Formats: sequence, structure tokens, C-alpha cells
Amino acid sequence: MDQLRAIRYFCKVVETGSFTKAAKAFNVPPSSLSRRVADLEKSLGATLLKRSTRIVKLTEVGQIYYKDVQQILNQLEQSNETVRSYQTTPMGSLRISSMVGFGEKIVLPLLDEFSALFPEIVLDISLSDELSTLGRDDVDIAIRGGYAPNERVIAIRLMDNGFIPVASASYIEKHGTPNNAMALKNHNGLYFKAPSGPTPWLCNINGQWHDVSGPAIAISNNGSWLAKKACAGEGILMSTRWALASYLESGELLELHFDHPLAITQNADMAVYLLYQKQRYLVPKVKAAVDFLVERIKVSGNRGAM
Amino acid sequence: MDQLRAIRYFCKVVETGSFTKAAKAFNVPPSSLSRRVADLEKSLGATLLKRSTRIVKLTEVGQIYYKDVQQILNQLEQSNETVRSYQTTPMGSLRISSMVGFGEKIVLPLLDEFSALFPEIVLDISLSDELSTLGRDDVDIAIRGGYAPNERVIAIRLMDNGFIPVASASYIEKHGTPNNAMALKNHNGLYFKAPSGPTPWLCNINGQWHDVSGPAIAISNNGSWLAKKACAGEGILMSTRWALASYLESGELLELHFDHPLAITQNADMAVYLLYQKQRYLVPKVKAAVDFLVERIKVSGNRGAM
DNA sequence: ATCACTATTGTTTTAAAGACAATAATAGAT
DNA sequence: ATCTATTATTGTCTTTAAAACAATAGTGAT
Repeated sequence: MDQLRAIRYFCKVVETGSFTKAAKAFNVPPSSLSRRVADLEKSLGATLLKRSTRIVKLTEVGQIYYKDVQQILNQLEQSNETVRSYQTTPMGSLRISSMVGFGEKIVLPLLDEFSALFPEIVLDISLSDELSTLGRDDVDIAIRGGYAPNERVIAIRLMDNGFIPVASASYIEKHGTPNNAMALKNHNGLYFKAPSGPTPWLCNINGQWHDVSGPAIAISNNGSWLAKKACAGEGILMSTRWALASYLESGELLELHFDHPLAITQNADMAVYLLYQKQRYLVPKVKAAVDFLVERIKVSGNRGAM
Repeated sequence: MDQLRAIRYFCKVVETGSFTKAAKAFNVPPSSLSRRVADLEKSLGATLLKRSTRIVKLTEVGQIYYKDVQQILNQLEQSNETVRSYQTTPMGSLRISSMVGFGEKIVLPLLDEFSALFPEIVLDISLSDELSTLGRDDVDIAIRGGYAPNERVIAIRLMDNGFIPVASASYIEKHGTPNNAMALKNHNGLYFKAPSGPTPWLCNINGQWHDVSGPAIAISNNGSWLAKKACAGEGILMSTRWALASYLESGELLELHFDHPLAITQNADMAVYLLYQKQRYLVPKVKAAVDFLVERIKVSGNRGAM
């Protein structure tokens, strides 16, 4: 029995929920799938699918098996790709996932040049602040804010991701400069919302953390909208240096300084990391993109932010 | 093409270093292997094996592929086993790896009873202080001293693994009781050797670590030999409470107490952990053994050592 | 240079998967 | 409750791929 083929059939049936639809995907008659899946079940001594003429669904043990083999098929495909592309020129589809703000501001502007350098690479970019589980899924490169990955994933620190407080000149004129962190509690706040929720203003004074958030004017996961509001003098905003760089340069927004530094989390090393699976660095397209992104972003990051 | 079969052939050829030998293992003619491996190479567009009539060895890319698929075959086999044994009675071969001393003193004595409870399980026990990479290899359950595993591995704390200093009455009579940790520097030492090297006597005084090791009389990775020497009054020994339990009970060895506790590493939580892959707990034989070992060892550990 | 062993190639045989038609079963509509 | 359209399955034939077996060619060791 060709177990691998049987497993591929099985997975497709699960995904489409139908032998007929799955058969179409392989351009073989449904009877083939029916027989192969039956073979597989026989060889495993267990029923994987509960069938009726209308509906096909996984049994309990089928679910376990499906999750396992799905990942195995993925790994096998990646190994094949590694070998196939070994020492060839970078090409093929490359999937990059990045945080929204960072992706828009930093990554996307670089990618035109990257495409020009590697015309045979087809880019597939997803911007999302939800963290994708690198390794299990179909992303080649992920760019995420400070969390520690597992051992098989390489993390390269791209840039500092610490949040700084800013406000427009007009706001300061109207409400005065807060002369210490505690005074922020009386100031209007524009709050960035991470996937985990709105980010408070925190301040560490003599080893003690204090929440110094002021009344909220607006909360959003869209950094540039908040920045616009800050420019309009609606409140104080905490955001990353890289997101605010253009406003700081133009003078539209001014950084506020305090004796005790502000943060939005008690976690110390906030940074943006580029993540990829160790083994995938052997694939030319992945290596090309990792090298390119790390070089460009680290350079620009050091110039602008550190 | 039956890719999986081709991969199995390929792996066996790598392992035996010969098409002929590998063919024997599958009871098929060598020509089959030759063709299948050639198919595989063709489909990957790369040469995996460098052949000559006498010797077969991996190419550079072949090595990469071999390492990958080896693991994939392993995972697939485990998934199949999970399904096959789903909700059956515990049976089959079960591989346990344990630290030598702990294995001899604690684990092995329990296993007769385990075998009686689960007669269909064939035990395969390896005692070694080298750490095996659970997950990549063929061990179902590993028992190891305090190190943190990765996410897919479950670690259950079995027992405290802190080292305590002991000596025989005769030794103390002759050399006197060391009245503080620093005084140990003038006492004869019997040193246990971990895989990382001999274990020193360390002492934390007011947040500062001091090495208070005395002159060495003997160094060994064999705990019971050292214990014998300690009984004979040859020196002071630091070992685990569980290894010394019988000697402490009989009074052959006496625990030494100091104001500042002794240790053999600066790492705080020294413990013995039972490790297994999360997914494998679904396999009845693994679940049976994990449950059994955890229950018995935790109970006996609490009685004797804590 | 020869020998013994090994991988490969040609050719035939066997086994397994695909194709196609027909059947049985069932959810949803009438 | 009956009918219908769709779906999985089963039977049978065809095609394809792998196994067997014999023969060949290449290579490291003697």
C-alpha cells in the first residue's frame, strides 16, 4: 500500500468534507479515494472517518491522526523543497507574516527592492498582529514583537520595540508639560491596542510598577490613526520609535522625557524579532529574504532609532 | 511513485551502507532498491548517494535529506502506533531511559511490580547519565536531573535531587566535625562525577557563592562505590538523599548540617524529572508507565526524602 | 591483472492502483 | 411519507508501477 498517498487522500477528504470533492482535486474517481482510505483504516485497525452519504466527519481517533499526519506531510514537503532547491537561485513563492504597523512602515517599503533583486521570488505577505505558529504552518518568515520562540526557530533581533510617550506642541501648550510620570494620570491618552488588549502607561519607580494611564480619548490597533490624533493635539500617545519616526523628524510630535522611564509592559527587552525555522535557511529563497531583511532593517533601525 | 517506500529504502541503504544489505532487510532484490532510490533522486532533482561498487555514502544534500526524513519516518510510525493502540490494553515494547544511580535505586526495583500489572508490556530499560534527545529518538520515557525541556515534552517533577553532605562516624571521630562550611576545605572529599564533570562543594553565604571543596580522595560516577568509601571513613561525600537513604537509616552515614546550605551547582531547583512526549501519552503503554512511575516514585520520594 | 562483490540494467511477472459502470444509502425537498 | 438528487461504496476491467530474476558492468582489494 502506498501509505503516503492514502494519507494525502485522507487529508483532502477531511479538508473538503467529501470523497467526491477530494477526488476532483486529485483527478481520480471517488472510488479510488474510498478504497485507499479504507486500506489505511484497515492497516491502522481503526475507523478514521464517520461516513454517511451526505456527510463525512472525523472520528475521535481520526482527529488525532489527522493533526499528526497533516504536520508530517508539511515537514516532508519542506524537506523535499530543501533538496530540490539546494544550491539553486532563489525562486518560488515566499510567505512573510508581519505585525501590521511594522509591516506597513518598515517591511513593505523594502520589498520592491527585494523583488527587483530576486525577480523569481513571488512574495506573499500577510500583515496581522495575531501570532502565527511558525513551524506548524505555511509561513516562511515571521516578524513579531518580543516573545521567545522555541529551539527549532531562529530569532534575530531586528530593532528596539520600546514605547515612548509623545505629544504635539499644541497639546503641550494647552495642557502643560507633565513634569513627572505620575502627572500623566491627569493627561488625555491615546491608547494603542495590542492583540492582548489596550496598552497601559506603566512606570517603574524605585523597583515598583505604577499604572500612570490617564483618561482615554481613543483606543485603536491602528497606529497611524492614533498618531494623527496626537498631531491634532488630542492627547498623549505611547508608541514605538519606528512608528513615530517621521512625526518626530518633522517636529509634529515631541518626545516627552521623564526621570523614570515609561513602558507598556513590565517585560524588559521589548524588541522586534525576525523568526524562521532553522532548517529552512537552507532554502535559497528563505536565506535570501532573511539576509536581506536583517541587513536592511538593522541598518535603518540603528540609524533611526537607537 | 510510492515516495514513502522509496524513502524507507533510501534510509536503510544509508544505515547499512549497501544496497544489497538493505535489500535483504526488506526481502526484495537489490535492483528494486536501486530503482526506487533512483526514482526518488529524480523526483528531487538531486543526487542523494554517491555510489561506487564498493561503497555507498551520502552526498552533502543527501545528509540533510536523510536527517529530515529519518525524523519524519519516526513521527509517522509514532502516529500510526497512537492510532493502532488507541483504547486498547497497554502492550508492546516500552523504552525507558534513566540516570544510572536513580535507575538502580528507585526505578528498577519498581519495575517487577509494573511488569506484573502489565504483563503484555515488554520493558526495554537503558541506564545512562548522558541525556538522550527525547523526541528525535526512540525513548518513550526519560528520567533526568534538573534541566528544562522544550514545549512538546512534558516534565513531571518526581523528587528532590538536592545533594547533602554525609560522613561516617569513624571519619568524624578521626577528623572532627567541621563546624562551618568553610572548614570543609580541610576535609577529605569523595566526589561524584556528573557527565559535565566532577561536582564541587559549593556554599552560598550571604548571596556569595564559595567553593569549599576539600582535597579529593576519589572521584567517580559510581555513587555506591563512593558511598562504600564514605562508610569506610575515607572522606566526606555529597550525594542525593535518595541515593544515601539506606545508609542514613542504618546509621552508617551521618548527615552533616551547616548554617549555610551546601550544593553542587548554583542552580536552585535540583530535581529529578520524568519526561515524555505529550502526544505519546495517548499510547496506553506510555500512559500506564507514566502514571505508575509518577505515583510510586512521588509517594516513596515524599516518604523517604522530603 | 585478477577476483569477488556490488550496483545497475533488461526483461518478465506480479501486484496494486485507476477507471468506469452500477448499486445502495441518506439528507433534504415535495 | 415519498421522492429525488447526491454521495459513498462495490464489482469488474484496464492500466500502471513495483517486484523478480537473470545478466552486465564497474571497482576496490588481493
